[in-house]
Amino acid sequence: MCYNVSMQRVPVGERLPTLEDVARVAGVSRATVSRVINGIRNVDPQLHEVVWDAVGRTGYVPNRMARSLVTRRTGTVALVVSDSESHDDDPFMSRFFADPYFGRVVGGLMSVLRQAGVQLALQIVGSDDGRRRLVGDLRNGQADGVIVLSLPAVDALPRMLTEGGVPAVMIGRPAEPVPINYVDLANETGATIAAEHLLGRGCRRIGMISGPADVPASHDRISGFRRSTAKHGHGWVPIVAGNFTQESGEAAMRSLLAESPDLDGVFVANDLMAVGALLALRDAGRRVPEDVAIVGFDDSSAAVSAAPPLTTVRHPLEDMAAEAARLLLARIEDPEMRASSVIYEPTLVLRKSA
Amino acid sequence: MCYNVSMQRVPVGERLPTLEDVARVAGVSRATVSRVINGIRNVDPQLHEVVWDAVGRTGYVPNRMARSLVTRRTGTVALVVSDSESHDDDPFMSRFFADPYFGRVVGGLMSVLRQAGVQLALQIVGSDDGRRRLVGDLRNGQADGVIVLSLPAVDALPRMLTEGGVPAVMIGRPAEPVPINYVDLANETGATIAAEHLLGRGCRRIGMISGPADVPASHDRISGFRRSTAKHGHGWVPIVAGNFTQESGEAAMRSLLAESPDLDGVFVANDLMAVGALLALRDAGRRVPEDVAIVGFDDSSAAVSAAPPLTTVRHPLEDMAAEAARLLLARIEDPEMRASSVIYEPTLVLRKSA
DNA sequence: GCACATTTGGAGAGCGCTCTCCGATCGATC
DNA sequence: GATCGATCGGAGAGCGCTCTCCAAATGTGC
Repeated sequence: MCYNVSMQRVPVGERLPTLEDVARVAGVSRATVSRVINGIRNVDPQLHEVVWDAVGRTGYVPNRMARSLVTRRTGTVALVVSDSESHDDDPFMSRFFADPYFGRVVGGLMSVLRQAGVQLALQIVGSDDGRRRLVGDLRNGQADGVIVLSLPAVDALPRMLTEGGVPAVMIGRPAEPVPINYVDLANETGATIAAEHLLGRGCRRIGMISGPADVPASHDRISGFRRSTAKHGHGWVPIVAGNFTQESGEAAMRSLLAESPDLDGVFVANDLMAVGALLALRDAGRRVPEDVAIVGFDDSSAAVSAAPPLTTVRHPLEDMAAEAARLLLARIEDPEMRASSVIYEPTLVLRKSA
Repeated sequence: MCYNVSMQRVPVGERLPTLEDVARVAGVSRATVSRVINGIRNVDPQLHEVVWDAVGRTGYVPNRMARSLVTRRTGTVALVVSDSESHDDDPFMSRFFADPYFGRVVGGLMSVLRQAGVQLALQIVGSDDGRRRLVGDLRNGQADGVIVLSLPAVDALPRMLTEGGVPAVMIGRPAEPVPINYVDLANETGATIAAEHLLGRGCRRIGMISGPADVPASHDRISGFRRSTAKHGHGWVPIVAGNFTQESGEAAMRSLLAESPDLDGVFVANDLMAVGALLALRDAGRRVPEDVAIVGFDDSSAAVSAAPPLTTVRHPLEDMAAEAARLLLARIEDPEMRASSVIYEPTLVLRKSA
């Protein structure tokens, strides 16, 4: 094997070149090099060149840590996954990461952060002690701001963050009103769209597979569905709760079927559960959409690959995450910015299942 | 709304308490507080208590930045996604993040890092300039080490990292031999298992949908498949390449079908493409597995929810990522550690598609 | 009681950077 | 040519922490 020395540095022992070294090579002071590198004030163009040349020759790279220490800026944003009780090897967390939800959020976030030259640091907090430590670190400038994915129904983190003065944006509204920035989807509207589509195509006996009733998004989808079915004269509709996993959707579909065998339409609160429901329906010998129509929620990749492909409520998660990142960046830039929220409108994506 | 002051600090203006402040409150020197907090040397138990008390009263949280500056340790590991030519709003990246692959890796990584109190920072590099900057930052102690997900077939990053002396572990072997730690799957074996299963269940005309031939994992799966079919007397087998997305799998299946209409078994190099293949097969009126048997690769969530559920080669990605994290942590602890690699053996998961 | 080894706490020098002064330099103006 | 204002570069003080000295305090053996 052949190793060509691709990096021809001017190594000073194991020490990396510092501003001081560059200054010496360029024959100027540390301050001048700093000014050139940060593009501050007009430095004599000639010196400017000399300095950059010295930077190139020494292979200098600014030390972020040292810089952050004085500027109080890290160029890092934390993505916090706040969970109520997740312990070290909790399988829940790994399930969460494998869920397309997480990846879509990261993708949306990165599309904006990358351009801004900001890096994303992943943090999980599972206990109140962890939350406290996190807020402490954050106030200390561990990151310039945070994007919060709050899983528990009621979570002290959003409040702790605002009280600590940490720039933060939530994806999904907080369960209790807290003056915090957030980006959310009009979940009620989404559920309404789904219900009306089901009713519109002639379903007479409809039900719903919901998520856990205490998380805000889930709650809103339930109430939106209830309200709109009631409006159309369906006094009572069967609702069974799952926990957003495929297996739970399958189980929920079974109990729904047992409860109301004459079911002809189901709104499922996310695509993953809808895929599970499809499986249960096939087992029960019902055709989709002929016997039972299914409307999912999210428009995740699972919706396209399902058999039949799912008609679903589109949740523009990437766009929302990108907006959250923009909001956070703006807030970091302007500490006076007032808490604001952006609500996205869902749309129905028609495929085969309803 | 009611805001109860949940954090009763002793605020010194906007300044957060520093070691100095704690020292003053405790009536000792800065050094002593530092020693107590870091548990170094035996400090008089009585002072010990006084110091912790002062820490509590002031609400002191150590400033990581300042600490890192002197210790050269950050408590951060970077997850680098090295891409050849990804630009700012490249849709490819968002597709990559939404792929279960990414989430599984993150989940596996976090399961180990979390316990170690290490945070994960996400980095994307798309250009050689970006790579250079990254290595520079890394050498400067921006992170203690890196986990590399190298997408391009031939990538200078692994070598740059080893030459720069940055602790690094790759997930998936490097395309060219570089003395770097890595964790990989025995891809050839996986392909062999798939081929033999197909042959074993009586398939006579088998083909393959592969990934891009220049990425190592993909290459190995192709050669494993070729070798084992040849061994069983199939001199030539049709292989069409996709790019690991569902759509590409669908397209590949169509051309495979056009090329060899009498096909009765296909090995698909990942589950996502296999789901696409299933769609194409259904369109073509072929039953799976009766007319055409399908074996996927990965055992991702897509395999379970596919119709029919995929028989697939299990890729224990979470375990591999966790192992990579452990390896990295060990390497960070012991800089003398020699580059080593861990190869996982794939297994076949039997479901309905073959 | 004294010489000695052994703890234990404090002073202070940095880690690598930014940024505020301030003095030096320069060109323009009368 | 002297004076003023503007501009530009350097010195040096920190940012908050760790860690190496050292001095003081304590304990040990004869």
